[in-house]
Amino acid sequence: MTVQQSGRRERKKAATRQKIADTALRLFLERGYDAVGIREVAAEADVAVTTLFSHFASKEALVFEQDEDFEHRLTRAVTDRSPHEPLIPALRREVLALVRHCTADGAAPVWRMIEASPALRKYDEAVRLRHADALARAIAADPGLTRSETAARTLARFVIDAYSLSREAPDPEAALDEIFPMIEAAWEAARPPRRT
Amino acid sequence: MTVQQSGRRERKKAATRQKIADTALRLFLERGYDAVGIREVAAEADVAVTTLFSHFASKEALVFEQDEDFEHRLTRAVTDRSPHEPLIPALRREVLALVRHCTADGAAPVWRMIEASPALRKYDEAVRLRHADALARAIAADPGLTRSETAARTLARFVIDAYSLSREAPDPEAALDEIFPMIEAAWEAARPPRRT
DNA sequence: AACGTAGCACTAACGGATAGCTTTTCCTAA
DNA sequence: TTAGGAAAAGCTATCCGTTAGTGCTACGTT
Repeated sequence: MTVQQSGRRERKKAATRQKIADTALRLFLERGYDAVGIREVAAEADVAVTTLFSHFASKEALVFEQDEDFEHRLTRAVTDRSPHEPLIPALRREVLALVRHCTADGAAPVWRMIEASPALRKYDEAVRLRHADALARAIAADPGLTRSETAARTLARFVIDAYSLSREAPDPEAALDEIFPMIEAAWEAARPPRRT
Repeated sequence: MTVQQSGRRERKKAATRQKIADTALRLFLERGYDAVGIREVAAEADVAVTTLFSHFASKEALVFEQDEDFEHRLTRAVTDRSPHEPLIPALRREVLALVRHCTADGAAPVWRMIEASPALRKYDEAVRLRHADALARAIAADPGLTRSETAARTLARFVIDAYSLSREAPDPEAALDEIFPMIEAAWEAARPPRRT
């Protein structure tokens, strides 16, 4: 059994991973995602191609490196909210925070790059669908809610749509102000039919 | 200027395309999508690989060949409805028809294959997003509707979600019965704020 | 000090997709 | 009828993302 690693190996591994991610992002922003090949990234980061793929599952994953906690934050907005806080406002707060995070000045060039590449957009969509599934499970598991499982899945999709649509909108926060009342109404309309 | 083609060329081209599509679908269903390579499809259809790719933009497109009018049907449900018919029921009717079409006995093995392959699922997602965009444009262009453009885009996403969610549900039609009242409520909540 | 293994490198290949160029097939106009 | 033009299909060679197989090296453990 592997017990405790006292550090040097882990640090070296993390450093390699970081160097790859940094190099990749730099090259992608400099010359465009599609114009830079994997072999080039690996060479510039001074690692073998196989090493690169042992740290990142795909070329796209190099770009989406940081947004790992995204899913966790959304589900926690459901599960960790205070006992009688209504669901929708809690979700709205979290989506707003995520949108702000994506549209912040630092992240803007990255998102422009993502929207410019079909491959990256596709990847982003797939990620969002995974998030919608996780969110649906969190909502369905909430004991205080009496909606059906279909309603839970639907709400989750709608919330992810809100995130995606507002990120693309010219005024993201205004878009959220418009979409979330629609979601609220939809959730109200899914009143307790029968138990799941 | 090319004038009128009297037919032989067009027919031969269509025949080639059809032969490729048929061969591909047959091989994919027989042995699995991932187990059959492009070179093999081309060989079995007795065409060159480059010819195959001049008819279909990608391997995935071989599978989604027939669902081209999908988008057209959805937008027509909006634009061609009778003058004062409300929007949501018209969309619901069309989505129901599409879901029935996908879950019909003939199409079932194809959809099982699609859900079994990550590449095909991803492609399907991308196709749905395109459809949502087209639907959003059709809704926004309707002169009788006074909602904002954000509301139109949101409705379009929700409708596509309804299609997608109900296709995956154990009882697709029951799922639609549950989701569309939610959509109706959301659309009602997007009351005329200001003109677009 | 010796062993086990995690991390990384190297080569070689696979499968999807494309660029460049030639050949075939069909349409049309002289 | 035939010559010219162009669309369709073919061939070759290659790029690109990704993976398998195989070692070697450096680290952590005993």
